[in-house]
Order: sequence, then structure tokens, then C-alpha cells
Amino acid sequence: MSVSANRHERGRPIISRHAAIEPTSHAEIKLICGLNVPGAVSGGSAANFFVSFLRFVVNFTPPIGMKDERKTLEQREQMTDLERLRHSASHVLATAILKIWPEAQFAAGPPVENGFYYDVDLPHRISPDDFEKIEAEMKKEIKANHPFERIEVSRDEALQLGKKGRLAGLGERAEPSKFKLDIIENIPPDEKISLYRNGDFIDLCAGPHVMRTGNIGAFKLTTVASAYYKGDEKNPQLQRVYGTAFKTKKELDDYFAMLEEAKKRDHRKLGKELELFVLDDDVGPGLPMFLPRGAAIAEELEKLAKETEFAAGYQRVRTPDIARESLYKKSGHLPYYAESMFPPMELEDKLPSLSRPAGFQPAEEEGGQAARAPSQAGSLTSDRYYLRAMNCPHHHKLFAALPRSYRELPLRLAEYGTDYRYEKSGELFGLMRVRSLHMNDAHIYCTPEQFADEFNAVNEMYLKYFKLFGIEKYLMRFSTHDPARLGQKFVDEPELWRQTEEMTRNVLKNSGINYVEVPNEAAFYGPKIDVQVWSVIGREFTLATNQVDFAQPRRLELVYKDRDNTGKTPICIHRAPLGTHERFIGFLIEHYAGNFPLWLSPEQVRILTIGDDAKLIEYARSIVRELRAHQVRAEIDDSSDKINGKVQRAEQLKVHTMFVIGKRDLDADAVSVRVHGRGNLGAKPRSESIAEILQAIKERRP
RNA sequence: GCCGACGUAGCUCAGCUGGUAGAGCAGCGGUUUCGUAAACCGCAGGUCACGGGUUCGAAUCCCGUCGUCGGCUCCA
Repeated sequence: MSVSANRHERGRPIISRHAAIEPTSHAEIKLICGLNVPGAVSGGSAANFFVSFLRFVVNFTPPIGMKDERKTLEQREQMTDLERLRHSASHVLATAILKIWPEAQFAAGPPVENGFYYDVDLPHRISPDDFEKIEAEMKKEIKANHPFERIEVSRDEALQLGKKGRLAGLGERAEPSKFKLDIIENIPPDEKISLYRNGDFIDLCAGPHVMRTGNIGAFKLTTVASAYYKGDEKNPQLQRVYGTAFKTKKELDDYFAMLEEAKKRDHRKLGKELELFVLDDDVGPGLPMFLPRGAAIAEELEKLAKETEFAAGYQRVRTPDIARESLYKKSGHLPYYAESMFPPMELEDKLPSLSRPAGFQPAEEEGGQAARAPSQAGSLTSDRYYLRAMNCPHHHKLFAALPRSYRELPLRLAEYGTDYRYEKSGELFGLMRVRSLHMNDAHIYCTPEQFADEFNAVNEMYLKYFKLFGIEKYLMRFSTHDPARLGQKFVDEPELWRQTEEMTRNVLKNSGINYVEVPNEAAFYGPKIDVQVWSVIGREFTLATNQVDFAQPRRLELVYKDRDNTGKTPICIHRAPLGTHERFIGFLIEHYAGNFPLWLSPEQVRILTIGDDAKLIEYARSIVRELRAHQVRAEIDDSSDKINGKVQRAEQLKVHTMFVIGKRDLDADAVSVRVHGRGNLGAKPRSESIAEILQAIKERRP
């Protein structure tokens, strides 16, 4: 799978306005964390959280198409009641902060998905320890029940007030309201400027607000973080105080209860409890290791992919995890992607005076980037190797390895390739964002005529998987190019762009897939589809990508002989429906809350013996032998614990099926079946129970 | 990468304003022979992330490093 270069095209990432439409490729799957918990979930205990949540997820439409413009007044008027309340809460927050630190300077204070924040510039570092104090002031302001008063002013009046420090202040101050003045500059000349006042606090604000501060029923400050003014790292860093607010105390309590419930599903927590994977400091950050129980899941996914792909006409290949620099120079990745790759290994065996110490350190003196820059040492014979960050160049080389005829196309090369990406430390996140990954990758080389069928088949595969895993909420983001930027951001092949986009669009339309079109976010080499999914606890991320590439095959001079005996360049489709093991397993853990279906379950069957009679133990062992002979992951618990203890341990590990066997079962050649989450299902003949297990696994029953 | 919080036994956590480091679970050794979510007794287990500093004395205070987590989109 290759990489969209657009993030690096202008030297810095292109960040769109909303997380839901951030340009992503599989390569740099940007994980959007935070919980998309519905603001307006009504009542209910933690128990119905997931019901509420699912309802929310189903109804949720990502705000596609939000552009770089400011919110219009019309859009503001559409703020929900809850958003108004939270917006007002942010003003109350600012009021409270000013009562304690009158010199505070405020920037923006909007409602957000799960609450509100206000960005503040203040020499004092606000810490959670300050929250109590701030909340106390907020409560006073709410109790005072001041009205939110809208005041329209001329631009000049607004500027005068800003210069006197009166905007986002309790009174006039020595320092001007610098951020507010900057904001006024950006208000279109034809737009009215308004202030909102509650008590002594006056803020530049377009509204809308609730009627009075007393309407803010319940609130709580949650966290403090830093944020750049206007999100630009060139701007000063501000302190962002987050909080949330609801109409009633009960709703607030429910919200925190939901967060607690969500935490229980967190893949990092479950991964530890269920012994699925570990991260070890000595191995390195972002380099997860799968324990046997987690590896079992990975193996099942691989088996699924191999079977599915084999049936779909893919051929498996195997390629190394490293390659010479020259490969990435030719493929065109290096300039775009070097900073996301681990620094190269330098092989300097041919050097005469090598005095490298045993603990060889790669050159990092000049900020690490030095090591990644092309070699300047002209006189030295050195060789650089990179750990690969993507598999496509290797696969392209396999395409090129043999003379290719149109008769061989489409050629579909698949590999569970291991890649290494030097993700920035702050972006690492459990299994979801890592530095070593195993990708369900394949590259399809085809002719333009074959493209639509191939692309459609890939999408069909996605849908098949979604169905299998019960993924109901997904969105395909179809990223297209901007013709005005051909030759700059996008390769200058107008006809190929037109054709592939048209073909892709038709495939999407005809298949009834849930998709949106996002202009100007294609990869430099072709249109792409990112698949976005929502885990049940509201994490949203790009799971997979499907990209059209008509540029790399040319760069690497891939050709096939066509009917007319001329050499032609194939179109390449990069696809990874199951994404990476790391991310997909992380997703599945949260999706299933660790309660995996039988076929995926790390431990499918556990035999629990009642007592340790020798005959009973031998009976248990014979069942395990039979199951294992059929490739079932079965274990036996013949410890000296009482049966209740064995049951509890198996339940806590979320073992899918338990066979409880005692003397009664031994005598009847039966097993008592207990299924995780469903309790005791009673005794059944041994052969029948085993047959059912085998059947459920074979069908990959949910 | 930047800002902030955090880092105590395998796990979950306690350890006040500096004075010999604790519990439960897991592990190990016994005893127990139990029919569906924890039988009992005992033992062992920690350079309090790492490195410096302050101090008579540091898990505790200060500095640095590493790691983890939360943010770093939605503007008045």
C-alpha cells in the first residue's frame, strides 16, 4: 500500500476543518480519538449507554464539506439548545477565570462535541488543581443568574473596546484584548459585530446564547490542554480549558457514567486483561508484541484474508522488510515520506578505517534528519537501507521481474506485509497508531478496461468483511483531484484522472455504498477511497484505504505487452480491506468489547473438570485432543480450584465456550456447555457439542 | 514534535506536610474434591521508570531523560 503524498506536498500536513474529513491514507491513518458521545442522550443508566450510543452512531452524519470559512450567522442560529448552553458555559468559564486572574487574555470559546472550551493566554499554568476554585466562581456566576445581553456595536466601537482590554474582560484593562482585536480584523466588513454581556463580563461574540446564566444546569471542568491560536503552530500556544455542561445534573452524571463504560471497552485495557498484546519500553514505543492469545486473532484474520483473496484470484508473494534507498528514490516515495520512515541503516563495509563502537549509534547529531538526508559522502562507498514503510515498491518490482503480457492481467499480488513507520511520538496510541504494522496489502495491476470490474470487486470484498464483522456504520470517502492543480499537487494526466474518477464514481454509485466525495484530497498518483469506521465506543478512524495509482507504475517503468504488441503501463490498485493487524485488532477488541465470536476467540473452548479423578482428567484430555485435532484452540483447567473458581477465571478471560465435566458427564459421554455471556446451557452429548463447535467456527458465525 | 498530567510487586491500587515500602488478586508450596462467577493456610515477590541534585535522611522536594495518557480541527 502506498502513501498519499498530499500531506507533505506543501511542506506541512494539510489539515481539513473537521476530523471526519481529514485527509488520510492507510499509511498515515490519523486516529481521531475522543468520544463522540451524543450530547443529547436522554436519561438512562450506563446500562443503556450502548443503545443510546448506537442510536447516535446510526443517526450521526459527519459534517462533510465544512470548509475553511468562518461559521456564518445562519449556521450559528442553527446551534442546538445544548450547544447554546455550552457556548454560554464557556463565557461563564471565562468570567470565572477573570475573577481569579484579571490579566487573562481570551481567544476562542466555542461549544464542541462533548462540551466546550475556552482558549486562554495566562502566565499562571492552569492545572486541574485550579478547577475547584474556577468552578466555584462559575457557580457564583450561574447563581447570580445574569441575563446574556446582546449588544450590537460598530466596528470602531468594537476596536475601541478591544484596545482598552474590555473585550473578554470584566472591565477596562491596561493590556488590549489582543486576540479579540485580531478576530475583529477577520470579520467580513458587511457583517454586524455584536457583544454579549453577562454581569461584568463582556465578550466579542456572535452568539447565540441561553437567556440567563442560570440556564446552565450542570457543568464540570474536565481537562486542560494546550492549543495553538487558530490551530497554527506558528501562533502562540494557549491553554485550553475544557468542560462539559448539560441542562440537568442527571444528564451530566449519565455522561460521566458513559465515559466509565467506554473505558471498560478500551482496547488498551482489554488487551492487558485478556493477555492479547504488550508494549515494552525496551522493545520500543509503538512496537506492540502479540501474546499467544492476540496472535491467535491475527492468525484468524490472516486465514480469512488468504481464503478470501485466493478465491478472488489473488496470488500470494513474500518480500523483504527492507530495501535499498534506490528503490524508494525510483518509486518517488523518498522525498514525500522520508520523515515518516525510520532513519536508514548505513552499510559502510567498504570503508578502510572503520572504528565503529560495538553499540553503533546512527548519526543523530543534527536532529536526526541528517541521517535521513541523501548521502553527501561522495568519496565513500556507502549503501543505505531503509526499513520499509509500505509494500508497493517491492510488489512493483515483482511485477517487473517477469515479462508481462496483457493475458496475465489483472495480476493481483497479495502479502501480509510488515511495515515500519516512524510516527511522531505524540501520535502513538495503543494498537491504533503504531510504528510496526502488518498490512493486509495487495496490488492489482490491470488495464484501463479491467479497472471498473477490479475496483468493484475490491469494494465487494470490503462489504463482505463489514457484514462478517457486523460493521454497520462505515463511510467511504472518495477523494478526487482538482483539475486546477494538475502538475502540482496531482500528476498531470487529465484524461486518466477523468477516466479513473468517473469509473470509481460509477462503481460506488452502482453498488449502493455509503460514500461521500471529497474534492482535492486525492493521492498525488490517483483518486482514493478511505474507509472510515466508528468503534462502538465512538472512536472514529480510517480502517482501510483503496487507492488508484497510475503514476508509480510509470515511474518504475512497469510495462505489459498489449494485443497490438506495444508496451503499455498498467493501472495499479492498492487495497487493504482489513487494514493492519494492529489497528484492526484494536478495533475488534472495542467492537466486541473483548467478547469475540467463536471463530476469533483466542481460547475457543476450555474444559473445566469437577474434581481431579484420574478417569475424569483423561476424559477431559481426550476432548482437548479431539478439538485440537480439528484446529480448535482448546485448553483444560484441571487445577485444584473449585468449579466456581474455574468458571470465574474462564469468564473473566472471556473464554468463548466452557465444557464443564464431572462424573455425571463422564458416565454419559457428555459435556455441560457454558457459553460466555449466556451462562449454563445444560448437558449435551460430547460428539454433538464438538460438531456444533466445528460448524460454528467453519461458518465464522457471529 | 509541542503543552499538560501521570509512572510504587505480573495486575489493580494505598503510602499525609521527607523518617526502615503496604493490601487484594495473580504466582509458588501445602491442605481441600468442589456441579456453573473466587475453598483454606502458608511462602515468596519492589534500586518506588531511569539519571543527577537538595538533605543527617528522598517513593515523597528540585532538575534532566525515557515511557504512558489527554490535548494540539471546528474561531468572536
